Amino acid sequence: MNSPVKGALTCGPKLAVVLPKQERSRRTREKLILAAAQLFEERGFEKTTSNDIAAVAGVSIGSFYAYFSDKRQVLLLLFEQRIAERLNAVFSNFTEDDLTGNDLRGCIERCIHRTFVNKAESPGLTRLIYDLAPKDEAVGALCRRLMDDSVENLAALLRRAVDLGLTQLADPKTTATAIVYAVEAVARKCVLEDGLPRSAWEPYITCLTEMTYGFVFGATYPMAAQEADQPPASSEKKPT
Amino acid sequence: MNSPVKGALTCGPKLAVVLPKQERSRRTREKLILAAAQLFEERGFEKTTSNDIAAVAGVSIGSFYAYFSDKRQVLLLLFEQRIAERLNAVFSNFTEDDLTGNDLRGCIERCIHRTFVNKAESPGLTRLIYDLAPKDEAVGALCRRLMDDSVENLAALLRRAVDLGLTQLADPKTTATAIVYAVEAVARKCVLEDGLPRSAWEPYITCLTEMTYGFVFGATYPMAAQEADQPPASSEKKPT
Amino acid sequence: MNSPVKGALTCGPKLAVVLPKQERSRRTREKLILAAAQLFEERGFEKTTSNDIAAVAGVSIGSFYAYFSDKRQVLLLLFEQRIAERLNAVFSNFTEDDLTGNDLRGCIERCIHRTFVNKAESPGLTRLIYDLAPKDEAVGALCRRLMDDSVENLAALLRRAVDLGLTQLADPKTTATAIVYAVEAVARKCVLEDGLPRSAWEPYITCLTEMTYGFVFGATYPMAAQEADQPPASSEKKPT
Amino acid sequence: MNSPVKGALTCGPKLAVVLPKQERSRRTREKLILAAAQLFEERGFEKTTSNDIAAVAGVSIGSFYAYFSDKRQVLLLLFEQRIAERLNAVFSNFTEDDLTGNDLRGCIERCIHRTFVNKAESPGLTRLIYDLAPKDEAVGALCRRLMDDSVENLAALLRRAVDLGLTQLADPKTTATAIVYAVEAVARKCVLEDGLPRSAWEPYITCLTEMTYGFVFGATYPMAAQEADQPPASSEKKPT
DNA sequence: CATGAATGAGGATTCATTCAT
DNA sequence: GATGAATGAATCCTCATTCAT
Repeated sequence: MNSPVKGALTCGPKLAVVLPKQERSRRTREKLILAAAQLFEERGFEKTTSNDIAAVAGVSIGSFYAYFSDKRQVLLLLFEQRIAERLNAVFSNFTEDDLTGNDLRGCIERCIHRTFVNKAESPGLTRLIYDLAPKDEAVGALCRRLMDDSVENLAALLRRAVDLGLTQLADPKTTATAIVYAVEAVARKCVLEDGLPRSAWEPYITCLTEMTYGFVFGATYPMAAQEADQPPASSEKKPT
Repeated sequence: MNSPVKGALTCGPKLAVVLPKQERSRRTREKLILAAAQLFEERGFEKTTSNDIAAVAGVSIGSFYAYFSDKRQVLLLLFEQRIAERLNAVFSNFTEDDLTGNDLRGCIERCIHRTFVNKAESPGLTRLIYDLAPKDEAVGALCRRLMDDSVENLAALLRRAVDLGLTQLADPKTTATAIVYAVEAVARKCVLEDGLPRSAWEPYITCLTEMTYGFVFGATYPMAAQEADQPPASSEKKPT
Repeated sequence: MNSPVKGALTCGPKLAVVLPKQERSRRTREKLILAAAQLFEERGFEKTTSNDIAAVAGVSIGSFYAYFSDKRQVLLLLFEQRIAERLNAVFSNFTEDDLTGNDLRGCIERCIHRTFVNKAESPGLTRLIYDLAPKDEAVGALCRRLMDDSVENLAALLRRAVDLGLTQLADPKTTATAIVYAVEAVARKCVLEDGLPRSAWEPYITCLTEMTYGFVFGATYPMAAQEADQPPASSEKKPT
Repeated sequence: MNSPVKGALTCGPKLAVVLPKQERSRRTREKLILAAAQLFEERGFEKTTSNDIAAVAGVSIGSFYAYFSDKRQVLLLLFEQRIAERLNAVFSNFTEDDLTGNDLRGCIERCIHRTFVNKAESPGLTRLIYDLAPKDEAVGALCRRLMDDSVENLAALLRRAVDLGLTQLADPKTTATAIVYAVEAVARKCVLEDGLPRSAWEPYITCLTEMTYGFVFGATYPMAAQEADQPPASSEKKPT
């Protein structure tokens, strides 16, 4: 139990030299995390052994267990480090001001685009998370929290939109759920399953934008592609 | 249309796959498959050992290997037997006649409902499939083909709708993809993740119906619940 | 989990051939137990690995774990098989009839002698038991039960002796405890620690016999060695 | 008389054993020994790691190895420091004068009582010693020498008693062995195994006192408690 | 002197798979 | 065909010990 993780017991009379040991520690830990990320991406969770991780990191297996209790812990760490902020990033840049702005549709489109980008940035890890979520309680919880967060963010926006009279949406929470999961699913399919290049995302993003925007803020005819370029201010379409 | 799903599992000259002719054989095989189904549902794939399957089936481990090359093969078999038809069932009862019928919206709603029911009928196995799809080539292929099939079915319907002048939809394939994945994702969330009872599906199914119907066949206002009951006959919208 | 230990699940249509499989099983198990006994005696518990046991038994490590959950279980088995009956044997052949018989002293002597013999028959294992008793709950419980049994047996005899007016002993239970533990301790010292040959046990056994017999049934003078050789029926010995 | 106990632990030219001269050193060493004592008591020898000891001592594992070659050495040290004097203390306060004094029985009783107290003062460590004695040559040797010492002390007293005509005891050495081991065994059982409080020792101590005193110095009838108070000069007790 | 990160041999345990009966 | 005992490679994890700082 000389784990460098808990250096709380003694560190002697620290003078000027505070970093060197901690520095080496930090690097070893970092090497392990990087190695784990790489291997998890390449082989998946089950097929990566703790020995593999240590080997790829270029440290001993003992060191691995000095820093982590097991490979699951590393995964959780990676998850929190890399994925969480990305998923949360989607709606974080969608403020209430956007609701009344002129480029509401563009805003939505950027959110959706961001979701696609997220997946593309670490496809293996993202895949991994979805693999493990049903099996691992902690991973599942994180996953669920992230989705719930997204839903909640969107629901808040929709409620605001209702208050502002921008939409007559009956059930913001359910609508938010549907939208978030729809966007998520399509993004996953395009980026992770089909491995589409960014250039090929366009039609999907447009379609999702249309579908959600239309549903929430008033219908636009399901229009031909060239028509889709028109300004979203299609309120005059329902002059009844 | 969904024919390519079957016959996919011929794994070369594996003796084990030959269907046994004798009655006793058939029963042994059946017992093994049932046991595997049960255990996969209960414990997941990795945590089910071939020995467990044989034990629960009440036969020897030797017999297991007489019938199957390994547990993965049993899973693929199960997948074929149980899941394929269900997923395919969604669009199989949605014929071209429905497009011109009066209850188009009801039809869509039933399709979506069917997707939810599918998940509820064997949650463990469904979950399993999604777990393994990213890791196992064959499972992934089956999974993908099923989704592709659904998408293709819907896309065909949408194209027909375009031909009939019912919609001006620009890109039926992309739209079909978005809809199928959206419905799938929300169904999974409600049924598998949240474990909602059937009575709680209603708002989600309604929301998805509205969103997709509206997107494809012309906008309905994002209306309050009671308004949603109104007939979908928004024909006056396309009087042009 | 194809452990041969639990053959309960299936055994097929057993005809005349019931033994062959079970026979092989039995032999493997026996080989493992023997190997374990040997190694435990030679090296002690901690320094014997399950792999060692399997290797010495000439079977695979997998087989070891098919029959036992771990090496501790083997030890407990050995303990019960070999030690229990021996310790219990000490007082089992000391019946109430002996109390009124002429050779009460001889009887006691034989009991004490039996305790020495027990230790000599499997010194390594006996030693082992005493090693592990303080550390392993189950071993400790067995150990305690055996001693308690011995004490209880002796206490019952003493109470009977009191009833018969053979002694005025005040506290049979405490006396029984003292005697049993005393005999046990001296036997252990002579046989296990000093490794005395049987020929050298004599003085210790005589001394213990005198001490306990004298204490319980009336004092005999602590006599000189040559006197001790005389027939034990000796109350009339000190008519001085 | 008990001098050979000390000085036994010089383990060749081990640098680690050199007593450090500097104050800081001495304290570090002391902290390590205390920590080891605590952990050995709490967890036993095998389950205490050298890292644990260093951690609890609040020093680095490196320091541990600077002072001791391994944890076994610490144990031997502890044994010397704490146990040796206690065991030896039993007979140290039993001088030849007591033999002719009036309170011979009380003297014996105090010796026996002291043995019980010894066990109670560091039960964990005492237990530990008995655990390790059979496995560790050095521990075993120390253990044996302590017991031998006690036996030798008592034997010397008995021989003196014979010389003084107080007893006709034939074999003082064997008798001493029996007594010492008997007292030791009962003390261990009461204090370590059963964890009896001091108040519950009484009957055992009385019983042992009676048994040994009676055996050596002439029989007393196995009497009821109140009779036990009578003077031990009792040859005329069996005037039958 | 003290530190504590790093090491890696070694032990426990699992489970897919084979094969003699 | 069926059986189930046997196999052993592979994995996880611990801990005594070293050594560069």
